[in-house]
This record gives sequence, structure tokens and C-alpha cells, in this order.
Amino acid sequence: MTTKKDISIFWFRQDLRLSDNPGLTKSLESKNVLPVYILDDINSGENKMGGASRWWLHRSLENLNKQLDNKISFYSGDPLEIFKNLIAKFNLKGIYWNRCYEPWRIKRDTNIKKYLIDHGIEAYSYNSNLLWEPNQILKVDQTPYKVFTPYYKKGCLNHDSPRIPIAKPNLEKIIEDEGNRNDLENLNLLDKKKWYSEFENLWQPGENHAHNKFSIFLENGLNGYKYGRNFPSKENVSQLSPHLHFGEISPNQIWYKLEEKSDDYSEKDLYHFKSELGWREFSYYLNFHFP
DNA sequence: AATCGGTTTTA
DNA sequence: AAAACCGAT
Repeated sequence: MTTKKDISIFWFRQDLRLSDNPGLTKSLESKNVLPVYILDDINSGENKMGGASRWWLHRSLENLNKQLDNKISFYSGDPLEIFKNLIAKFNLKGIYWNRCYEPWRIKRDTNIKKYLIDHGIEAYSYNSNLLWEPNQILKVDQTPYKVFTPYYKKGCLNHDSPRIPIAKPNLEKIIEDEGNRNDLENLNLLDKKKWYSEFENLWQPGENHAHNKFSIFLENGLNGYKYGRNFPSKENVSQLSPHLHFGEISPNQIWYKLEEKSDDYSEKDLYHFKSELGWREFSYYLNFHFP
């Protein structure tokens, strides 16, 4: 019997970026990190991804994989089953990921964490996706807010400051699974009918493009944001939503860039744009506390 | 310390 | 109208 290779796994989910990625950075403190992406159409149920999201996901993964010298292992199916196979194949030390907050993902991930711990495998999860996690923000009576303004002003803004973004880690310890022949194309994320070619030029998924969009917004869109954001055709619309959704840029990176540049903009526009990040937080919050 | 009633706020 | 807040018990 050949000895199995010692590895840890970093599981990419809604955090398709290398910079400010706490889980990825932490995983790289151990040796030999295998990056993995799993298309899960099994546990998602009602929330199964639609065609436009799949197109975005494909392009985003393509971009991310290129940055990692094509070392990501792609799988499709139930993550727990896939991890069981990887446990059989490698001497797996631990699995690292960043938390998601949708009820179906929490249910799945809790289950996976339990399985891993029960089988002597380390499981580490981090916050990479939200400025404040849903269980951190509660009223004095320890129940969750239902109204945005008190949630944001009193709950969030009076809480500890959001985590400071971290740099892109050193990628030397990233390895690939030479035995895995399942590449991105096999996930079949792109529809055979190429209806998506319409927006191929309008939208560019990927970490670098997310940051470009944000820079352009800072140059042209943030001045007059409070008023202009209500007109979708104006440049005051940031267009960052899908990039944030797939985690190509973190809210923390946006938040602290705004702090840094606070002298360049009016208090009103800055506050209003930040509060839109607050609304994003609030929707995750409500979905978490009142599913 | 949890509950009650009255007042203010709500994007 | 419903939620949050405040002061009193």
C-alpha cells in the first residue's frame, strides 16, 4: 500500500477571490492545500441556481482557476459524499471554508462539520462575506431586529468595527490533484444555446473585474450617489451586486476603501452607499433569523 | 428580570 | 400597523 499524501482542503463557495479571504489564508498555514469547488444541485433544492447565475459562476471560476494555475479540483454533487471520497484518497488533515448564511447551506455545512469532527478531521469556518454576522447583532433583549434603521444604526454601527481586509496570501503551498480529471467544463454551467452572449461584453465576472468596477464607481459614481442611484441608467449605480454575491470582492474591502477615501466625497453620499451595504447585510440577517 | 403601557419611529 | 424604545413595576 502506498502512503497517502498529507493535505488540507480549501473549499471555495461564495468567496471566489484570493485577497481578503480568511479561510484560504488560514488553510495555507498548513502544508499542501488542495483548492476545491463543488457544484451542489443536491442540497440547494428550491434554491437551485438559474441559468444566468451559472453563466456568471462559470466565468468567475474560470478567472479564479487561472489565477491558481488551474489547480482547482472541480466536482458536482453532494459535498459530503465528495469529501468522503477525498478522505479515502488522501491523508486529509482538515477542511477550511468561509461561512454562508442561507438556511439550506447552514444545514448542509453543520452536517458536514459534524461528520468531519467525528472522523478526526479538522473543520474550520470563517466569516469572509459579511461586515457583521447575523448572530452578532441583537437587541438588548437578545432577540433579532426586524426593522432596518434600528438594526443598522444601533445594532451594526454601534457594534465592533468590521474585520480589516487581509492581503492575498502566498500561493506556494497550493497543490493540484493530478488524479482528478473533472475540470470546470464538466460542470456544464453554460447553456448549449448561447443566449448569454448578449451580456458577455457588459459584465465581466472575476476578482480583478470586480475591483475595476469598484474603482470606476469611485471615480464616476459615488459623487451624487444618494440621488443618482435611483436611476439605473446613470453611472451612480455601482453594479457591484453580482460581484459581491459570488464573493469576488468583499464588503470589508469596499467599506475600508470608503473610509480611506472619505475626504473625497460628501458625508451624505458616503453614508448612503454604506447603508446600501447595510441593506445587503440586513437581507442575509432576516433570511437567517426568519427563514 | 420579565412584562406592561404609552410614545416615537419607520429608508 | 408593527416594531422599537422607555420608564415603571
